[in-house]
Amino acid sequence: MIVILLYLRIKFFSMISLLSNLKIAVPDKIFIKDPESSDLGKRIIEHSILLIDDIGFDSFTFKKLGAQIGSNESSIYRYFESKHKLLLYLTSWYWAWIEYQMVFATHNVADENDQLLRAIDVVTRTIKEDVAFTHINEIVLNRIIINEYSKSYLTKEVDSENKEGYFVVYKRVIRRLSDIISHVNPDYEFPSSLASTIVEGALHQHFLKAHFSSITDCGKDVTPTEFFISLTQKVLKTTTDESR
Amino acid sequence: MIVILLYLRIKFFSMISLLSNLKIAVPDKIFIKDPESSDLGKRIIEHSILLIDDIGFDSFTFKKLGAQIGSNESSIYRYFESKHKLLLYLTSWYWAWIEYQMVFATHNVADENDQLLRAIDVVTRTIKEDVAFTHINEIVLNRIIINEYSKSYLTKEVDSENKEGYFVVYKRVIRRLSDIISHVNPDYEFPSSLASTIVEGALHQHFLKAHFSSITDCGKDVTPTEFFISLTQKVLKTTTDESR
DNA sequence: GCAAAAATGATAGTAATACTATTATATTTG
DNA sequence: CAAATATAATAGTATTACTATCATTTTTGC
Repeated sequence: MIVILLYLRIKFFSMISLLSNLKIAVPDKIFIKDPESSDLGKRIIEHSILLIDDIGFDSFTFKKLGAQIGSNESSIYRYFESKHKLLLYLTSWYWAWIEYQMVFATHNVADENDQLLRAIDVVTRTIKEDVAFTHINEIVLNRIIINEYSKSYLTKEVDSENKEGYFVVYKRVIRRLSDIISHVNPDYEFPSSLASTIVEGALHQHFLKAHFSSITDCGKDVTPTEFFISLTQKVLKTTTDESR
Repeated sequence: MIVILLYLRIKFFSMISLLSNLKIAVPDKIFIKDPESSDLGKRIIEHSILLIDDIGFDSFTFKKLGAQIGSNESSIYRYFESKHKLLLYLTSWYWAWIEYQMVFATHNVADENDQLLRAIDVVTRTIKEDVAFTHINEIVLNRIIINEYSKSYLTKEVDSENKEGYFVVYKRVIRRLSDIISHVNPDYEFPSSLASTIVEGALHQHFLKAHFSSITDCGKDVTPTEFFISLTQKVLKTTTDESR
């Protein structure tokens, strides 16, 4: 019965509804208490996204967040041991959501280059619609990723945190893209570097578009998606006269 | 007389000595008092580089720096109004130094593609030799750029600081590279995005190499330089059957 | 329906940060 | 050598990033 209902919802409401039934999996060492497990937890996530977007991660504090949600600083500390861990949670959630879309978008697509185009689209596009079935506003979260993601790994603790598995989701997204690249052109020598360059580069181009428009071609007419699709197609095109 | 001496030094000691005669120009709104103008100033720069590399920018404070150089916190504040401004100083200095090398490396090179290869080499290579004529250790500074550069612009104040001219040097480096790209292939549609992707992407690949080796091909055998040269050559190669 | 457990809230406290301000002491320079 | 300038020392402030404790509310298991 549940299975049938689920199936119908998938058919009828497509991905948007599917997501409301699935739980995005975040490595559980990141939090002390799962924010998805309570109302307060969900409010913490919902409003931390809005507040970080508003004042920036550097100015964001648990005290300010507490004020926003009418809760206490000390209660937030029962979910996350630091604001850095909260950022790791948000970014992991984001990449898990991207991963899900990538799998969904490429599934059952026969042509491998077509798969690649769809995968690149998923990781480079601007999020324009809030799924709105959850407490997480993906449009705003996407902005946070553009503006703050680097700060989650540009720390002295990267290596130990990496060992703890805090970046697995991100790495998995890149490896999936890398695998698709290798399928399209098995002779290409740098699939992982190309994949990581696309993912990181797309965030960067979005940032430049908003703040340093003179050093990007992305803007009104050109999207990061177009730029990276063009680039990837050219890089992977096997020319017969592959000189030296 | 001075002119003749300078000329001789250039001829005799080449770039290393040239740099010891030239002063790298940093936008002067970044500092309160020019650190190049005094002994204390130079010690601030020299040891801030070492200390940031050692403990990371996030843990770095003027108090700790003062302790290292046997000086007082309050004296450092007379040179820079905040540690953020000091980071802007270091990064501007770095990009000015890179710009200088780029101009030097491409000057008088007849073949335009050769110019491009040299320019890419300058912005993507690992710095392996300290020029050692100044108080600035370029090897260590390069590591700081890899680990901390993004933090200089991923702030809520980017737009106002950009207006103040704090990022001009960086943007000029990218524009120079973009211009060279356009000369090699005037029909290529995204020279600025390609240039910014190479510069930022190279820093990222260096970072991945050190901390997330599973999502890059760069490592022992492959350098970011090789990856980006290969990529750029493929992207700019004009194929006659440019389909659609 | 109630007791125990769990969750949340309120308050206080700490060491460190990112500064500003003031005054004292060197050092430079005209 | 006096005046100006640079540096050092000290103190103070508001905020941050927490930890700890205790009180209150909510949930749950029987």
